Amino acid sequence: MTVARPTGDELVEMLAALANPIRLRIIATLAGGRDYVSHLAREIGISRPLLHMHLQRLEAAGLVLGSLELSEDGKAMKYFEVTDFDLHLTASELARAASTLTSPDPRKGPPRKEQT
Amino acid sequence: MTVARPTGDELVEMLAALANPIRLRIIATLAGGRDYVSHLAREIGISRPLLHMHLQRLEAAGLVLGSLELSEDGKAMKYFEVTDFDLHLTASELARAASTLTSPDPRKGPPRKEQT
DNA sequence: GTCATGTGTAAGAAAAAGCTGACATATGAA
DNA sequence: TTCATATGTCAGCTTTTTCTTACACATGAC
Repeated sequence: MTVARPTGDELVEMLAALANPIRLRIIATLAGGRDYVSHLAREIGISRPLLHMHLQRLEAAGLVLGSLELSEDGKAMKYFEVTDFDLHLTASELARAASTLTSPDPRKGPPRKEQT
Repeated sequence: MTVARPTGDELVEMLAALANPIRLRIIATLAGGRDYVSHLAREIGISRPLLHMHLQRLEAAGLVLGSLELSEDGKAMKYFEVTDFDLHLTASELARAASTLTSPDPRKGPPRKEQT
């Protein structure tokens, strides 16, 4: 698998990327075979710039992979495909990932003051 | 397991709930044993209202469960614990989930017009 | 050249999420 | 009563995310 035990930060990025209906549809569509941006946009029914943004998000998380290719008639086509990620989410697995989080651990910052 | 094959909507909600460092820490902490709100807030190092919001989000997604109990000295304590969720995320599993999404399928709305 | 296709990107509006501070209620103990 | 604990919730600010519109460039076909 591409990433079986991501760090806490990687995991958050992957989960955030997947937690969106449109991006879920993109993954679902690409799971049926690779496709290029403009066609995929028509397929899913969203604007190309919007799809572009979502693909960026998915690629940054390592869930899809894009490759620029030249078609026979010389046009630049960017094909995307899903990577073979495999995430197993349980409480203990999340606890393991959380231990590697680099995000600001509030206990190390200035003390919280709660109204008494 | 609590929810092994959630619908697309449920999955999006669960993923969104998990895609946050603080909520990941909450899950991790609760994975070590149940705890009540005020103590958990001190443990993690965030304000109680903020924790309250995050717990709401997690509980709505079915990832934690809260139960109001009375301590020996009569105080109302809300204890939270993690549910035994088990999510398996692969492209094909996501494709299955995506097929049950109820969110606006753009292809059924008014046609997109892209600059030609 | 013009048209249709493909690509990328930037600006700004609109919507959602995140967070704080303050308020409210309740209990037992001193 | 006053203090310290517990709970819940609301208003409003800040930040992030989402989305559209508009621009840019390139290619082959006509």
